[in-house]
Amino acid sequence: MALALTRRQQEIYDYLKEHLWEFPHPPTLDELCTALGLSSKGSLHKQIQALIEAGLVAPMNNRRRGIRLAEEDAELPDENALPMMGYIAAGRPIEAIDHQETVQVPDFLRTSKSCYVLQVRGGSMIEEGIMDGDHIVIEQRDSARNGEIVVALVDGSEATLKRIEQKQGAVILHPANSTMEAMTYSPDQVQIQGILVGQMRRYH
Amino acid sequence: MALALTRRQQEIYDYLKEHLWEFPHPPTLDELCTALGLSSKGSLHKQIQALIEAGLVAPMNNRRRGIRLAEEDAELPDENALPMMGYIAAGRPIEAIDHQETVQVPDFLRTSKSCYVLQVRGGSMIEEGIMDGDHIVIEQRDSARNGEIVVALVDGSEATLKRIEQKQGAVILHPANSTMEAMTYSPDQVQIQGILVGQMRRYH
DNA sequence: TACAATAGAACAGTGATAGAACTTAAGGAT
DNA sequence: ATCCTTAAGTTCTATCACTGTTCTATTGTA
Repeated sequence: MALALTRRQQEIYDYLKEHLWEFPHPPTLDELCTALGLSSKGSLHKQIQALIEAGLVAPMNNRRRGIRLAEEDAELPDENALPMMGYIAAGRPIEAIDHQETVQVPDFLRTSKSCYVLQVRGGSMIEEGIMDGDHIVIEQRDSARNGEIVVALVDGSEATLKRIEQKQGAVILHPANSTMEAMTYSPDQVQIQGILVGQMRRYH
Repeated sequence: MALALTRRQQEIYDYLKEHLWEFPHPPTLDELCTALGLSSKGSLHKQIQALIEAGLVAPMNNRRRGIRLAEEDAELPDENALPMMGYIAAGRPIEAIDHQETVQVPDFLRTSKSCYVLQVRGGSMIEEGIMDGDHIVIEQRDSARNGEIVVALVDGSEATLKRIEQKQGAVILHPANSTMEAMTYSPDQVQIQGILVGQMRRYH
């Protein structure tokens, strides 16, 4: 696999990364040759083939104008990182962050399902041991079992992190902070966005 | 194997460690010669060969521009894992586990110093948001600043996780659970084993 | 004296290129 | 539909400059 590139291969790859988008169609080997100052497409083909074997260029099996860069999903700068979606504070919508960010999450703090990370604002869950500033790991889901702690959207605008209790025709959200009271809603007022599966806090 | 390096070999190895990354491509022997002030690539080759036999440089079998430092990244399994040392419960010694175990810890929950992981038993820190079963990350240290949460060994036998306050001739350990009281000790009764830098909890 | 370090020449293998021949794919023309 | 033409991708060999390798001789040093 990850063979070391020769100097020329690196040059050609750099050129492709920088100029490939400029071609209206993916270029032919001949066009690339003139662009690179070569006069033999056979030579260029050999170099391209090396890049394909290195996984940097998508293989083009006899297809015309088939030179494309390989999708670089192979980049794994952080193996187990989850997206940091924003901040959650009781009574307000989730405050999304614009710039994409990720947070490292150990395997045992997440599930095999799709998960994401929020940061807690305020102390509405302080008696559950979830404090201002904590990072919480949420499994994306639209339903919950009684007793689970859920990220719920109430009336389409207020996000909360609370323990859920679902009865016939009613949904009760229990805060863990004794200075706040449980609230009862009708099921169509409450939209579950995920359930709490992990929590992290730093002290330094 | 570990042959003793001559002075010149050590010099060359040090130079490679420091400057090899500066070359856009691995350098040729001639380039290295001018960089090192030599005029014969044959001489340099002999030195490099010695470094290869010492296992410090990756062998380059006739390959061009093949000079690379030997990779010694044998730590693939669990890049960021810390040792799980055992269980801590207020009032008892730390209960070590016999079989070696590790826990994944994200970078931002640890420090650059030596760290390890304990699991909490009991609720002595419940008002600090540290609950029964939580994993805590400890930085190994034998002193602390006031206000930090420390793993302390009292009278050589009782381990606790408490907020520390150090005065003239006295050490006060504050539990965060209001049903328990702060205790005052003399400094030689209290041995600091580390300070709390991170905490993790799973809900599933 | 023995060993390390260097210079320099001669040798050998690699990497890059050109060029030609071959194969495949696409699109008309019959 | 079948065949043909053409453009483009593929394979092959030969060549050449560059670079790693080997060897010997020389110098300096403990």
